[in-house]
Amino acid sequence: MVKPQKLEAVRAVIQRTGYVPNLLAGGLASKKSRLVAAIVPTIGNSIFAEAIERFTDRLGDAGYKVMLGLSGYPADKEEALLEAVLSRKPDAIFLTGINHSQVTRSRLLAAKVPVVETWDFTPTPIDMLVGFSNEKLGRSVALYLYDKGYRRFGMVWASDERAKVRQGAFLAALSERGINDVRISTVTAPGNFKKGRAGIAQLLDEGPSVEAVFCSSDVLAHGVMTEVQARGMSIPSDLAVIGFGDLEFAPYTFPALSTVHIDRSQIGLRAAEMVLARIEGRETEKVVDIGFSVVEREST
Amino acid sequence: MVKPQKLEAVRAVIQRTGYVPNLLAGGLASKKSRLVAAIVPTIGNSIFAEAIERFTDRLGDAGYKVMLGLSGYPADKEEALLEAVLSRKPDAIFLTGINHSQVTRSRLLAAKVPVVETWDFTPTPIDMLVGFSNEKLGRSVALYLYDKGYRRFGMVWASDERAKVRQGAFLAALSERGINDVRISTVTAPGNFKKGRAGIAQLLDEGPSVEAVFCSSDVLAHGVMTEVQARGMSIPSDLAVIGFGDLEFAPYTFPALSTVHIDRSQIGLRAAEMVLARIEGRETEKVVDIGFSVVEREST
DNA sequence: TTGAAAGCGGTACCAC
DNA sequence: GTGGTACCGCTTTCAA
Repeated sequence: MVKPQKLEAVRAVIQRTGYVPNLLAGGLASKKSRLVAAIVPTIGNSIFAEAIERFTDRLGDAGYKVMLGLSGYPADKEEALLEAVLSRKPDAIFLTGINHSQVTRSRLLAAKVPVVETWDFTPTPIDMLVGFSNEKLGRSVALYLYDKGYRRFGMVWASDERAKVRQGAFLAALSERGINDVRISTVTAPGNFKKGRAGIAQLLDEGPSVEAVFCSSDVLAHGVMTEVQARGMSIPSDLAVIGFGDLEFAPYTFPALSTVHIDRSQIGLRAAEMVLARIEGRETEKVVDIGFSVVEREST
Repeated sequence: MVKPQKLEAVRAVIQRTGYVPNLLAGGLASKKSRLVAAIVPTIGNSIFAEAIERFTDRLGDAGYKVMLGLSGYPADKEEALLEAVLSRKPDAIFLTGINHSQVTRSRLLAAKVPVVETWDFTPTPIDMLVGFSNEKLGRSVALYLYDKGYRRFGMVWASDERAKVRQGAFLAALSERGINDVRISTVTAPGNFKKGRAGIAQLLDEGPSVEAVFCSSDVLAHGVMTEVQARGMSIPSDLAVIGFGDLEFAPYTFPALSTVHIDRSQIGLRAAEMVLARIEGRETEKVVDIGFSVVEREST
């Protein structure tokens, strides 16, 4: 609402002086920091990295920057992180998982800041949610393997908060079918190639033979398959392996690796859209289940 | 400098009211935002993710949060990102690479903000630098392979800014030894497993045989080796493969994959230390070469 | 359409 | 030690 000439003059001065608006001051005055916080256990794992990348991209296009918070495995630093994050007055917060301490929940509620929880599912999130049911997922894998005729199961498992839920559901579903002797090799999170090799080695060395192994992630599954092949066993005839998370090249290196596919980009993107809608006062769904799908790869 | 009782009373009120200091206001007043920006092409690639993770961790311990900026491949969004970043008055900036536009350089200088450039080397950075010489690296790989007796070379290459330098140096070193017919399969960055398979397939299908292939990254090398094995060739006798970046499990899956190892954690950590020193007014080196090492893996 | 003035929630400095 | 006050650089509101 200014005259074109004046606008032009202002533009010129901005150019000449190299003026950059101070968004800290702007944020203080307007109570909109244009900063969004994202808290994930790690970005070293491409499963989170991809979601964060989409989230950051989408929000960046809308003029927001994301502050990164790494909560670690286990997420013991979440509470401290949250304090540091809240004091920067973010316009929204991206959280990993749905298991947050009571302190965290009430702080979040008190701050009245839009929150998206991710990577898991509950009908009653703190605020909003985009994810999938780890519970359902665990059961689905159990049924999938059971229906294929397998009866002797093993797990190579790196147990973070959400993997624990998948594990519980997997075991419960099998238990309902009379199977209670699942052999479990637990490794520390995050899982990696070496731990996968070591984990399955342990299962293979001690005790009765296992027909099918469920791995908490595809990097872990990758290690498992390498070890299995190194022992001259073939997959899936000697041992069936199913992973989680769809590590891009794993199925090529090991054509027999089944996996559970999650659209991780979708998590970041939907989360960004929901957050933007809330910030801008638009209507938005509060809970989105992006689901999962079991990808079968039995032969080359 | 207050009486213990008063301090206690204040603490109590803070607890009761749930007071969280507003760092936006604090930043405005003190001209210290306690925000540090990190600009990388992507975090999907674990090579950057790991550095950023360490950087974020170390700075987090010191009370700083990092704002993430994804510049993409090619880094065409860097300039726009910088503007968005600068307006948040970061206390320091982490940059990927040393090739920045003149506008970027002068904006950075004008902002008088500490800057660390990374993943490459120059004796004359904008401000500070921690990385390694992509130039030296390319030459080293050329000599390494040449000295082992190889004469017919191929490259499967995803060319980002820095990979281009490695490539140039590799070719120059070979050229000095009379080798000018290096066969190159270029793929779009970032490299991945599929592109590696496709890239080597192209080299293998058309034209004379290649003895040794240099890949711009280990994911790419991973794809290359899978394709080579799928063709029934053996490594390294039929084809030697050398990658870059030390993808954790690649050497296990393919024991014959040589690679160039970079300590990426070190980049994040050193960058954080340098930045902190500068912010706190302490002395610090301005240029750190973390080097690289060729890791030979010829047999299982 | 433009200009002036009052904050936003801290920090920094100064006098008491 | 303690309390008061002048900003920091914007947004917002209101009057002209």
